[in-house]
Amino acid sequence: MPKLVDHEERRAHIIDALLRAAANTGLHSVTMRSVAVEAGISVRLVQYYFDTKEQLLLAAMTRLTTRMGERIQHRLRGTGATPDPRAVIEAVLLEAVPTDEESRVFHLVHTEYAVLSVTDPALGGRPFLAAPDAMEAFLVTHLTAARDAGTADPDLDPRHEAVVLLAASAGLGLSVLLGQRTPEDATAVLRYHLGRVLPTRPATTQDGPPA
Amino acid sequence: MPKLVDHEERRAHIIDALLRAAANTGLHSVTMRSVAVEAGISVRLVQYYFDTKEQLLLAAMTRLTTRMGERIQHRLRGTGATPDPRAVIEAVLLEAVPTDEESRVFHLVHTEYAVLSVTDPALGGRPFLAAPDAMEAFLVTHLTAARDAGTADPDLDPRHEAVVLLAASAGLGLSVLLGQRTPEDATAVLRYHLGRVLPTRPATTQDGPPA
DNA sequence: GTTTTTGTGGTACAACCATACCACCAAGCG
DNA sequence: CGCTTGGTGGTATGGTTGTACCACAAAAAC
Repeated sequence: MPKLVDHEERRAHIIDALLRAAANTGLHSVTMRSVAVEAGISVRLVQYYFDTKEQLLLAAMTRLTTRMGERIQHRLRGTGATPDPRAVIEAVLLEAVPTDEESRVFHLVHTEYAVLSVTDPALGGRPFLAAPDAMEAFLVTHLTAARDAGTADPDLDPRHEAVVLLAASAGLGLSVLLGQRTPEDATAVLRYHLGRVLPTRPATTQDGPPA
Repeated sequence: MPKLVDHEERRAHIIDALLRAAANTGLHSVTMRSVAVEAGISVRLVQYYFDTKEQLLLAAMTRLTTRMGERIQHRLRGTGATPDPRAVIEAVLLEAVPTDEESRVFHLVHTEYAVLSVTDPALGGRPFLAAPDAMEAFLVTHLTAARDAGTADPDLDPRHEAVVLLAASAGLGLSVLLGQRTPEDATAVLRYHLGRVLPTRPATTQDGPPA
């Protein structure tokens, strides 16, 4: 039944199968065969849409980073038209904590790729450095703005704080993946820390339940 | 020349070869053959000292966690007889930042194991949760002591701060492994954050260069 | 209506893996 | 001295992997 299929759609379908398989049994265990089974198609078709395994892995990595960027953008839009700095920063950082199943799959496989990229030169670690660098710059900007606006301790160093925030959210996300912490706990810890860096009220006032 | 060899020594030698190989080309790529070559012995011998590959991997993991515990203990002893809380906490956390080659190998392979343990049930993720849990308890104890002694902000929540510290040091260590940050930068950031949680002087005084 | 082109299945193949097996050598022990 | 046992090399084997190859059906192009 060769009825002129949408290539991009088919490729996305196969990549999703790969991500599912990688999240279940590990990236190291994905084979052409296992991806084919997961996608419900024959091995030949996986070969047909991605000539080689390496290209398949590369395409999956690309989709992964793209999709994560989209998720962050989506969260940012969710903060409304005139969000305060803390809401923006919180939105960005909380994306690192896997809550729903999709984000768990994405972060797990993304982490597997990142670790793999350290030893595998063919993967070229650049994609794994570009995104965090952008995030860092983003956080520095907003932290500086908050400090200059007087909603943060004037003594804080925006760059250092940004790096700490990024590292903490990455570490928390990882601990959730490893099953050491619940997503709720990780979220609470992140909010706590953010509350100390960027108090919702000037530091002199006690904050009651903020509704 | 079968001259009654020391088994434990030989096993350690082989495990070290495995760790080196895993750090170079990835844990997924270690084979009986590659370990044998790295150790400079025949495949048969690897089989002889570790019956199966799974046992070899398990033994390597055990050695890894043991060795990391030793390194932390060593750092703690290095803080002297009556260390202040901040020195103790700093010593523990800085161990997560790979500086020398040995610690880089250990942390890289340890991370590979940790990620692998998420999907591979045979590895049993317990070892990767026990150590962080102990570290968390340790930090909570010392942070509480520091707070009660008045050397830390009385408003800080020791448990939350401990988790943040742990997550941040793990995240920083990972970013160093990925080549995003230098060990020096990661160390500086960690020290900065520690300085905000546990100021060396009461918060009212400015601290000059502490020599 | 024929002839490309596109999509698909099945299978073959060379490489590599973990592991089992066989042979042998040298030291310890009686 | 015999001979048992610990240490070693080499090789065979059964299974898995990525990929190349062959055949074929149906839509598109002419």
